[in-house]
Amino acid sequence: MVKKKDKISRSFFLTPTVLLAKKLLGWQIFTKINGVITGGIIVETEAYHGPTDEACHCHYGKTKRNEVMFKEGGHLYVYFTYGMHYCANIVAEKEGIGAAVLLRALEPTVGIETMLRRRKVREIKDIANGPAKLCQALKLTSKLNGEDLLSSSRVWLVKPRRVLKSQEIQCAERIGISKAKDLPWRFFIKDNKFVSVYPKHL
DNA sequence: TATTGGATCGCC
DNA sequence: GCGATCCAATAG
Repeated sequence: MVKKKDKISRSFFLTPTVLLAKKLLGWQIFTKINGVITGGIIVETEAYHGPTDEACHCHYGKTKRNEVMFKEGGHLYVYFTYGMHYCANIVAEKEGIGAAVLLRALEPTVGIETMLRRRKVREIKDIANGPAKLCQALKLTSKLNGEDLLSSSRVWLVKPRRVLKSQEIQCAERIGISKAKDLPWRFFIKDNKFVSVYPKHL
């Protein structure tokens, strides 16, 4: 399934979080749940960097919930929120730094029928245009919290077919946070119709 | 042990 | 615009 040339090295994730958030655009993420593979192209991300970012779950240190964010880059951090939703992040930077990239939207590519059913929607653009929708489509739950994307058979990444040009990436302020609103740490692929929301000022 | 509010979504 | 719905974090 995963071709050898598509294998990722650990060092890919050991970069500054904001840079990783940009580098992940265009990569594909897949899950295999009960033998069913679903996934798509990452088109929107947000960076959360504990040491410098008040909006990050681990800005005030390690807790039971956020401990995965302190692992070495390349692990999966899934948390439960609003009493009903999951959100998925890819851990960044070296072990001991609490930082991760939130996956906000996918362009669906594999298992589209399954994802439409899981999401109870009819349109492909409604499958994963938001962080909790993405998790529902791929069945990313707390069962997958802490998985290593380099070795897991349940969740993994695949390299882009084509590297994005820098002018294809746009940045904006992050969505849904109350602290550190001024940091422009949301990144998305320009003109991609699977992005969750476009900023009004662009 | 009690309280509070959240990296959201979908319907009104 | 607002309610759903519940857990983690914090305060007491």
